Amino acid sequence: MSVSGAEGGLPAAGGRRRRGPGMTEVARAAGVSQKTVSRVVNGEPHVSPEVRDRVLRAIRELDYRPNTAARALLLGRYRRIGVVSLGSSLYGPSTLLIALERAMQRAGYSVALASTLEGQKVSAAVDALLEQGVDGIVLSEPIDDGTPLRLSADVPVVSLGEGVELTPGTSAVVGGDGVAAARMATEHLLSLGHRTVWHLPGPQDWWAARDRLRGWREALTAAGAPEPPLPSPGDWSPASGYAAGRQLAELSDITAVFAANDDMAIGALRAFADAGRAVPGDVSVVGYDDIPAAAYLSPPLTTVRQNFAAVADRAVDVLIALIEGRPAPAEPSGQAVELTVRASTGPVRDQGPVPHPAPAP
Amino acid sequence: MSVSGAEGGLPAAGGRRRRGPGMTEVARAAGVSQKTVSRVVNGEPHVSPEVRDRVLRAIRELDYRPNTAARALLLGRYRRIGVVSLGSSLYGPSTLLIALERAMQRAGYSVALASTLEGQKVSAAVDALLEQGVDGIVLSEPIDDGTPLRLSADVPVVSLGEGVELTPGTSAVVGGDGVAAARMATEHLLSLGHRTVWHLPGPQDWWAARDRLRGWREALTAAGAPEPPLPSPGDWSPASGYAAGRQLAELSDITAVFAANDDMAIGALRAFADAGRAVPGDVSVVGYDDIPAAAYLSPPLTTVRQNFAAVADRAVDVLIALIEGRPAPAEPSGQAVELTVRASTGPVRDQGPVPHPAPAP
DNA sequence: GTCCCAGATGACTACGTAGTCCAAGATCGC
DNA sequence: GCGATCTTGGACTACGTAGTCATCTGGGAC
Repeated sequence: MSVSGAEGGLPAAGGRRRRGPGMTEVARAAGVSQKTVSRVVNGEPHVSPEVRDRVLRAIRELDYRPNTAARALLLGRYRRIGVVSLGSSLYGPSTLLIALERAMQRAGYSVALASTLEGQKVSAAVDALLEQGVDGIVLSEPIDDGTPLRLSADVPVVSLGEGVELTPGTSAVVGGDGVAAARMATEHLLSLGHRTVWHLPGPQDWWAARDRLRGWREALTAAGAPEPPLPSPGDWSPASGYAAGRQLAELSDITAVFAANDDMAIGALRAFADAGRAVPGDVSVVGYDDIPAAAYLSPPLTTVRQNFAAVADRAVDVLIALIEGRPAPAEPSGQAVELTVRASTGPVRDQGPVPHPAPAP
Repeated sequence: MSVSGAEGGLPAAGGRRRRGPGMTEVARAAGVSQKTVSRVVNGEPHVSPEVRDRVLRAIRELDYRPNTAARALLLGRYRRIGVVSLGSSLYGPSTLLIALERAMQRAGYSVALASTLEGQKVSAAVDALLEQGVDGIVLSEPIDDGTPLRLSADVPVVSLGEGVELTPGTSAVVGGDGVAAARMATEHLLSLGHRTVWHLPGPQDWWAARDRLRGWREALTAAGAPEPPLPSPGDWSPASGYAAGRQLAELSDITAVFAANDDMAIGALRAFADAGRAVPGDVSVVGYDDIPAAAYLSPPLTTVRQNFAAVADRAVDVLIALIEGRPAPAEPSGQAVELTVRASTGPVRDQGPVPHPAPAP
């Protein structure tokens, strides 16, 4: 072997790895030059069918795999996209991550994953990705600590939220339709005759939570409904939904609640049940996400479903266009969001004041 | 610039990317050789503090980032681990993925993600990872289509299940304690006085589902309880749990059910409610996963919680030991699994025959 | 028959890094 | 004061790939 140097004097552990064959070895086996192997591998023209066959056979026999590190070094491109995730296993983020991975794989890019560990900034995850070598970055569930995040990556960046300030020309924001979805959920409740709708907000450092709050507010304003005070924001968990639900259940005039996500809605359902308020008899509840369990809760939950696949596809389209210097594709038309009405919402029963705590005359 | 060739004649799109500075440029700026920069970057000894400072300053000024492609090409190692996931957003798999990412990041490895698209084999995902360049692979939620998966990767592989046949010497199976957990859940129900326990199995091509089935069976056998027939296996979804629950609700002598996961348990809860069987009055139900919502369901769900972080940490420990040629670390002691008893399980009410469908004489 | 052109193939090189080996200066022992 | 050892830094090279350009062959036009 010509590569015996790599085998001989080096320690097995921590040293250089045994490598597979390279184009040179394939070339020798096929009796052609390394460059011709390169042509075959990359499907370039000007290779006679006979030579091509010989090379392909040698590739198969040697179990040759192209070395992406060498290719990346030469071309300066990695065919890899980095995804910054929050490292949570919440339904929305993980569904989105899966959808992003699928879209990137379809586009011929591989995926590098970096999560922001607790307390760590997004920029640390971005740095880790840049150091590892990526052609572009998707900020999957951006959060911010008040000030907008300022990134100076030398690759295109697509953010799925708005709390990010990016260098112009190489970046883009691709949002789902969170505001519209929240508006839709609120309007549904108003259309059932509820005088107004209360909101269980999510963590306000999440872009998604702010969007839902905004959509709720917009719908109330548009309908001329009064805006009730907000309970303290939750953290997407059922526990936080329960806590907020307990607060709300104390109030007598509540008939409709829009929770920031399904998990918080589940907590609120439990809180209302514990307080003796029937859902949907006394209070209607709407969630957000349409988790698989939503249809099987007691009562089945009215909720809003986002089209994560569509959001992911568009984000990847835009990012790859930026990477490859093509113009960004046109905004696809069509709502990516949909309300599923189930048994947790219903018309207002009556306008009698306090339903349970004291069965008024 | 000496690299002007890369700037000049090449097309901007699809061609070579503009690159950051290399060690050579840093060296020129600091007035040392490229090798000395390499020494500073890698923390090697034999560099005077003064030179080190000069180099570090140049690095900061030029915003130098080491090129991992070049390093990987030279060393044959990538400091990257591939994770094969199933591309589902189920609670277990996504929690595990997050935990794996955290563990790898902590160990100084970056993460390449590949999911098996629908209908695609695991080996395709493995090939994609190998082609991209990884030092090792974790099979996160291995499934198999009957025959054990036979992989011929030239890197170490750690599988989190058993349905995989691996080349010896460079691979390992690191299981959670799924069997023990299922046994624990079943024993809990038996200890409440239930004559036997029915099981809602998960998809049997998943290793995790087979483990739970096995643990359930072992507990019944050990207790001398009869083994009831199995409903058709579900797919982890609440819908499939509902379907199986409807089947079981027809039967008169059911008092205890162990579902393969919490989502299926949620479906079963709904099915029993629809059939007029009270939980836990008539039927006790145990789930698996302890999803955040479990404590807030109606009724709150007794369930089993796996320690995903522990499983992930151990998998990464073992894999990195294999990669670096160190002996695998000792098996950590301690149960990674825990039963949380809530209101969905209770003692048998009585042994009277059919509670609801027909109040037999 | 000569010329020319297109297709087919290969030699050479750069990409950025770290291992190897060598050179020059510094420090020490005697 | 001189060789021996240590410290510090640099020159050179390989890693596997694809771009550039040169070479060679064969066939058709004239």
